[in-house]
Amino acid sequence: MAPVTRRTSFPKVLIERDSDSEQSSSEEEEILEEEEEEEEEEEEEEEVGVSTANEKAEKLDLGSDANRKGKAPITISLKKVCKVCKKPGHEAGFKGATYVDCPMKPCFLCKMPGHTTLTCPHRVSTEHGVVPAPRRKTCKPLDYVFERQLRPSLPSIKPKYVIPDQVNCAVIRYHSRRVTCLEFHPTKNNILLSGDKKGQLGVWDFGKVYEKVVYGNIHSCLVNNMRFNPTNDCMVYSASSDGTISCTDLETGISSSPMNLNPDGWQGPNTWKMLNGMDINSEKGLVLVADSFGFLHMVDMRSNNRSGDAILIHKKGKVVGIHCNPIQPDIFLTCGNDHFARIWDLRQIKAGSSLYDLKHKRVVNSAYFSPISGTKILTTSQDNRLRVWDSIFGNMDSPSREIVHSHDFNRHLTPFKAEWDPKDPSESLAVVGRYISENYNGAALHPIDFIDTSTGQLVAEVMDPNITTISPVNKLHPRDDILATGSSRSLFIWKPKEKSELVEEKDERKIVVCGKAEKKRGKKNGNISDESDDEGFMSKSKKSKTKKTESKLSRFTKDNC
DNA sequence: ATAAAATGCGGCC
DNA sequence: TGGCCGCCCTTTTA
Repeated sequence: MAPVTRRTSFPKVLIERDSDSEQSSSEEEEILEEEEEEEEEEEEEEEVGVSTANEKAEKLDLGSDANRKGKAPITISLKKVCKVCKKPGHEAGFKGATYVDCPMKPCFLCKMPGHTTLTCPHRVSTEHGVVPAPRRKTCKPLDYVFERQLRPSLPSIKPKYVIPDQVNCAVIRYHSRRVTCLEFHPTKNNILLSGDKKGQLGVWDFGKVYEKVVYGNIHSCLVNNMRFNPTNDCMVYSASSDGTISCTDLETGISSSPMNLNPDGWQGPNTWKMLNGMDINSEKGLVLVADSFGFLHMVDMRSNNRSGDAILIHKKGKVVGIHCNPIQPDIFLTCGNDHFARIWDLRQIKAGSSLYDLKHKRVVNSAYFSPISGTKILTTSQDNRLRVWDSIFGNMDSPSREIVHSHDFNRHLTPFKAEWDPKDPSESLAVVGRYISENYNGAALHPIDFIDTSTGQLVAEVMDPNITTISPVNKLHPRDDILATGSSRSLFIWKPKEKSELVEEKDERKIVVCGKAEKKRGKKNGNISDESDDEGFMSKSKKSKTKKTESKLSRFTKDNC
């Protein structure tokens, strides 16, 4: 096709420049001026009107003198411009390891106008970050009877939390794509399961560090959730964006697919179903799973076949999470893209039969009952808030607390999910990765936060100079004081610093734990993608003790990557 | 070193 | 309502 020539006359183009001569900008401007002169005759350029200061000069068309009359001039600004709001006079972005917000936008952290993240009252939420909500008791007598049966005796004095704060060992490049989910083995203390974006399932014996197995042919894309069969420790169910549930025997690696929602393969994005949330109702022997079109499906674990029909539980697309109540598994909690978390009763379920609908401002990444009594609810929403409902027998109209916390969803990350500490008898400690970074002696690091959900207080920030990536996937061990983290393609196991190590303070690699250890410079710019660290590392104290293990680890990861 | 890509969701029409 | 555009603290690979 012949090139289209512009027939209409061109308006005058004004070039706007920074008056203050900055060192860095002068070079760029000189180049622009030269090229403007060379290209005066070009006419077919279409993009003049949308040019911004960042565009290259060859896209500029100044037009000819004859065409200028009668048109409003187009102003092209060559001033330095904010990459967020496109306005001059300020710039957003990293200044060293500190990110400076655009002042024209609402606070990146709490989403309120009038200040930026740097001055946000919720930036360090040790005292703030709690938005109180009314707490009314609206129970009927029957509810109280029910409540007495369910509510355990929660200790009145809160136990001291034990925060795993030191990387004990890690396997770098364990997965070839980012980690999407983690699950501890229900009985074997040193076994961690991990799923990734590629569909691979890893089984890692972190007690032996180098012992891992990767199953690569169970799913074809994202593993979103894994659950052990409660009656058989060997069998793991996994839900994937490939639309299948797999049931895998961890000893043999043999897996079956009790559910496949895309039996006809790829027919385009409008029909492709993905499975996200999954949980197991152990009383009924059912796997509950929900798809990306808002439907709940069930699999009978005894026959490994579908059970019942699909039921619409969330309207606008994806259901992100499902959690069965630990005390009464027929009661379950779902959350989804429709900005709701919903409570259901499996015994009387149909579309629209939810017992409660918990409204959020944006997508709800996760919703969990508290792990012991199942009477509290903790949700993570993309509006940068954790929400806590103190009792499912209380007022469910609004959360008991909203805790501002940076876990804003970036589409390239696995969604953040705040997870209860299953060992905390007071059911208040939760762990969640943080999105925005903190300037840690010159390095921008993203801590993993421990939050007391009963107060909103930030109990600890856990980070390591070697971990520069964001850690959206975290899980606390059901019995031991261990934290497992999935960060980009890496897995980490954190354990509490031993007493002897605390006294010696020899380790260069300081973990920042609020109120416990001071911030100290570690290895400068230590980065997990540095060549020397590519094959995995162990914490320094451990390294010196176990040279043999480390070399095994190196060989192991080399062979497999 | 720099660029592109992989991608989910909100907002806008 | 649906389709399309655009995106603020990524991470990796070319």
